[in-house]
Amino acid sequence: MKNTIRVQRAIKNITQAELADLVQVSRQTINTIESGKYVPSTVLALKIARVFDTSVDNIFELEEGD
Amino acid sequence: MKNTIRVQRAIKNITQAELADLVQVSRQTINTIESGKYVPSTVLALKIARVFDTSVDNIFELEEGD
DNA sequence: ACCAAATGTAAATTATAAAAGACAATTTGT
DNA sequence: ACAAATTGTCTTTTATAATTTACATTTGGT
Repeated sequence: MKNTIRVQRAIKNITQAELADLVQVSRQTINTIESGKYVPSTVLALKIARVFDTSVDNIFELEEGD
Repeated sequence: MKNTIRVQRAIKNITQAELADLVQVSRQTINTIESGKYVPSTVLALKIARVFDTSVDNIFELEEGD
């Protein structure tokens, strides 16, 4: 699964640490999700989408292996 | 987090077992997600949404405790 | 170049999603 | 009412998400 968190952060101009704070997880959790190392829960995906005023589907997308 | 999987299944008229088959998980996984006992991964949420030709946000919604 | 902020990564631990199997309870059709 | 299909729930086990701490690397500003 791929995601556009980096782009969304750039648009809102916030750091990984700030995003982590906004959705109440550790900075490392944001970092590893952003770099595709692991898949967040749906609750976390919904919270991230809410921060960026968009949909989960607009941030996360399935790819071949999934 | 709440969801509308039961409704979506009714619309498409498919069983939990059939949905499980379509997204490649066990029937129990669908059952426990549908009854709110646990939160699926974002990959699974995307797959479920795809089965119902809709968005993750249209099926899963945050609530107070989340 | 220098400093500071931001990002990347690694190891260990904890929490929880997901699987499998089995059986109980409920619903649906005839 | 009966039988079959569907759904609910339990236990055990496995896989992986998430936390914490700590440190390395990179990026941006002056």
